[in-house]
Amino acid sequence: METKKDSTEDKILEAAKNVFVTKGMDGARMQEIADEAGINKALLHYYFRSKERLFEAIFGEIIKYAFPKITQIVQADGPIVTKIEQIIDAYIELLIKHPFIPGFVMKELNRDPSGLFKIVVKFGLNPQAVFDHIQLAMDRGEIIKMKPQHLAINILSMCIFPFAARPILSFVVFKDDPKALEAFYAERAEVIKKFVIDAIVVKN
Amino acid sequence: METKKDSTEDKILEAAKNVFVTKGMDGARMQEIADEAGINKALLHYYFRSKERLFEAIFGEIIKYAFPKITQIVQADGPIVTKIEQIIDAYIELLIKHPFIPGFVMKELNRDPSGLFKIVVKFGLNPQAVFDHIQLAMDRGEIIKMKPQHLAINILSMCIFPFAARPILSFVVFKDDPKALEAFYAERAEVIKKFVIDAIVVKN
DNA sequence: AACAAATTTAACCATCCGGTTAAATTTTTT
DNA sequence: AAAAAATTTAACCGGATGGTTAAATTTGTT
Repeated sequence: METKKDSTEDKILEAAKNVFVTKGMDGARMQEIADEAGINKALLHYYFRSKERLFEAIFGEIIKYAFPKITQIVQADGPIVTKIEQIIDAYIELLIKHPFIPGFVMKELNRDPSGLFKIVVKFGLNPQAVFDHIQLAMDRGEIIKMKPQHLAINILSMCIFPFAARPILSFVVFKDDPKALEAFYAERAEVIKKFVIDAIVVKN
Repeated sequence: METKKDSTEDKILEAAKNVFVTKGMDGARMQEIADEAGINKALLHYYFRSKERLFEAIFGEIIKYAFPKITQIVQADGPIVTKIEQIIDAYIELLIKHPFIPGFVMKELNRDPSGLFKIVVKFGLNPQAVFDHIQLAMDRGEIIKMKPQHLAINILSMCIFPFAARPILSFVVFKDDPKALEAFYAERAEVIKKFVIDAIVVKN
């Protein structure tokens, strides 16, 4: 299961990620992290002084993936439809690799939203630039008109929600059939792309 | 703020709902619930023997709203497009009234998915019936063909996700402007209905 | 007034948990 | 071999927390 270098620090980070992601900051136990890392609690504190520091290390690592470089894709040249397809592809690929991110990020940002400001600054998030680009494409008649925020949220919703609600999908929709669930996720990118394009490309 | 009968039990349930919904099962404190209900801890345990029982009472209450009667709407007569519009309207209306539900349900079901089975049984959830109805409408040529699961998840995603990710929307997209956020939510039903219909109604 | 139920007060218990400490042991480095 | 670093062991501390208890007080009912 371990792909990284097998150093103790990496073992701790890997174990902490697993525990924090499933239990959350409140539910996670330092003892459990130590157990899962195959070490003892004393050594765990020897590497990461406190639970908070360890959590921040994990959270920072994960948050990198949660807000990918949408801005870069949008601000490149080319038709907006192509860019939307690229964003959907990039997002779904990312989420299939790290399916736990949405649930974790939403849980922790709901618990303590104060870190959001830091994140926005650190990653230079500027959604307005994205919205402006979408608006221009609408003005050029590339796609039908609507508030850019709604279009952006529609796309992100269809990408992210099925992963955030994984337990419900898994049990209610796919009756505990992991293969069916994985197949569903694998189809998502194509489905969402077609769905969005059918919804926004100007008909004649 | 209190609309219910002002009995102590109702005060407790109201307070517990607020605390559990924001802090989750792990983060909630019995003392805080007692304080918010304007009583003391002893009386809190006098009414609800344990934290677990109190939580289950709240969870059961909330879960009623989380899985509304989609089946009823879908299985009625009439064109599928009309039913989809009704479902979107019903869902958005519900979520505007109870915007905390998605985050709470997703958090707790991720923490402990074991209760899902009970819920499915208790509410007689049968998504397959919904999928079958969608499939029939596709076969009749009412809407374009795709896997019914994808269509259903697309719709639910666009309805639910913006509420589950409320902190992110609020801060990142709407720069802490509550009015803009509320306006956005108020527009959702119309936007999603148009978006979905444009995406699935057969063009010629 | 008398009784029962609801509520408060305040102390207490057991447990969990994050964190610390010091000494012993093992591993790695020099 | 010697020194340094990593790791273990095991005990401990202090605070938070869920839960209990018993007695006193208030409120509501008959």
